[in-house]
Amino acid sequence: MKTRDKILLSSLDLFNERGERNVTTNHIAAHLAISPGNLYYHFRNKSDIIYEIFLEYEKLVDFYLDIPENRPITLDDLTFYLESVFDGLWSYRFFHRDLEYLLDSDQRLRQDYREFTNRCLAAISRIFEKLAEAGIIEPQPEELRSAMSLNVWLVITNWMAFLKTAHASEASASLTLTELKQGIYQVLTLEIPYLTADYREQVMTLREKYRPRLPDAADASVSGQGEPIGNH
Amino acid sequence: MKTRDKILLSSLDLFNERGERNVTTNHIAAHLAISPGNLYYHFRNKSDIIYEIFLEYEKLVDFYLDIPENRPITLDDLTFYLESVFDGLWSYRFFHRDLEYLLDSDQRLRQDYREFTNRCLAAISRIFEKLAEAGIIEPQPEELRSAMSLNVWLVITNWMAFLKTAHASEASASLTLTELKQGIYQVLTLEIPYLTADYREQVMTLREKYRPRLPDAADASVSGQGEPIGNH
DNA sequence: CTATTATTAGAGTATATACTCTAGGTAGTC
DNA sequence: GACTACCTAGAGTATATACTCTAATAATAG
Repeated sequence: MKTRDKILLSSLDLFNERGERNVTTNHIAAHLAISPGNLYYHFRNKSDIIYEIFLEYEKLVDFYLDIPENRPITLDDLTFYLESVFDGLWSYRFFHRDLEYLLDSDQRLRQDYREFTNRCLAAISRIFEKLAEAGIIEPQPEELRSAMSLNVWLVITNWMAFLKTAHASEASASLTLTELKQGIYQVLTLEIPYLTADYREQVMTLREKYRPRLPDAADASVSGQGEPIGNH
Repeated sequence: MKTRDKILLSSLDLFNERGERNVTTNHIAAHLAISPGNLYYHFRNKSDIIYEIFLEYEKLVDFYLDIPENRPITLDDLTFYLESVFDGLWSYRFFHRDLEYLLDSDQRLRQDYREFTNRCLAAISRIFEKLAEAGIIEPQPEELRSAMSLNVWLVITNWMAFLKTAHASEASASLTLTELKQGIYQVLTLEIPYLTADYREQVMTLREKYRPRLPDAADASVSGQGEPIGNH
């Protein structure tokens, strides 16, 4: 693998594990056993590394949120969207953690992220629309749909932070896949009241799969449920 | 005013304006025209300053979210809760911005914040319960109520970040009170499907007051709506 | 007035951080 | 073998940051 790609990979790993703020360019170089000079040969600065990682993230999510226009949507599609989005969130989790700082330090990133957000919101809204077309949820006026989409976005992008901050011990190490996917439970909670009678049962069953095992999701004093996926 | 209090006030101001990460103890001292030594006479370290500011924040929100148990709840109460919470969010907005880092650097804070979150979630849930008792929303099973409360919390705590990141230009300067309070619109959106026929009209009217003037809340390319409250 | 305590100034320090510079290697091409 | 373009090492630097230390000054108590 090319040094340039190794730098991107290592950076992502370290950022995710320790947070971008706690990872210096020297750390990255040391972790790869290359010199700082080498790193700076491939990237002008730290921002450029982050920006390229964002482009990957963007590409991934855009790929997953490509809504087919030539056929109706199914519950399986919905499951796929949700699973994919949360997987993406996990793989690039450092990003949302320090989002505001990152956008303040890089105007390119700010602009791109803004457009990215708008595309995601549009995709979520489109999914709602197609779910209604498929008779899974009741159709809603455009205005309500976009407010709902925004709420879905807020829940999704804040879920990881909630988990990490609700934990008693330090964050990343004790996070489990089970917990992560409980975000899907929260998103489906938003849709409950809009489900059609025909599909209510099915969606509730799907939702049940992601239900937190603990009575209170915020109470993480008992940990160790599910497979830990902190460090690899 | 005592130097100690001045330090807390200035720190909060600077943190809110520039982000905790961009504010050093030397900045704080310089801003107050006192020496670093003086600052460190009053606080052992930066974490201690942040911790004390958090205690204020906590106290404020706990005060506002004190749900009266001896009388039914009204729509005015709901409005008050929402307005207060968003005001608090604004006054201490630096906190949620760097939350994960702050909790990683201070175990006391992590523990306290965790309990704070749980109290807030309980309060939100209690509000739902009392809204149902007052006949404003339909009663919901305990489990759905707590999932809904969590969603409300996620929407509230992520709203500010969304606004700042959805903005094309730099964050704080162009944020407006109008925009901030649109978070209430989003929260009320969550409650729409549960409203009783008796109160639907009233709540929808309330919600309408906080409606974004722009068609898409994420599109902030046209700015300058409402009164700017960035710098004072 | 004196002794003690609380407060403040301000120079200073150890460490970290993002990044630079120079010199040298390596790989491919003619 | 020589030329060139690419890649790498590693010492080094300017700046920042959290925090310390000493000495001096105010405030207070007896």
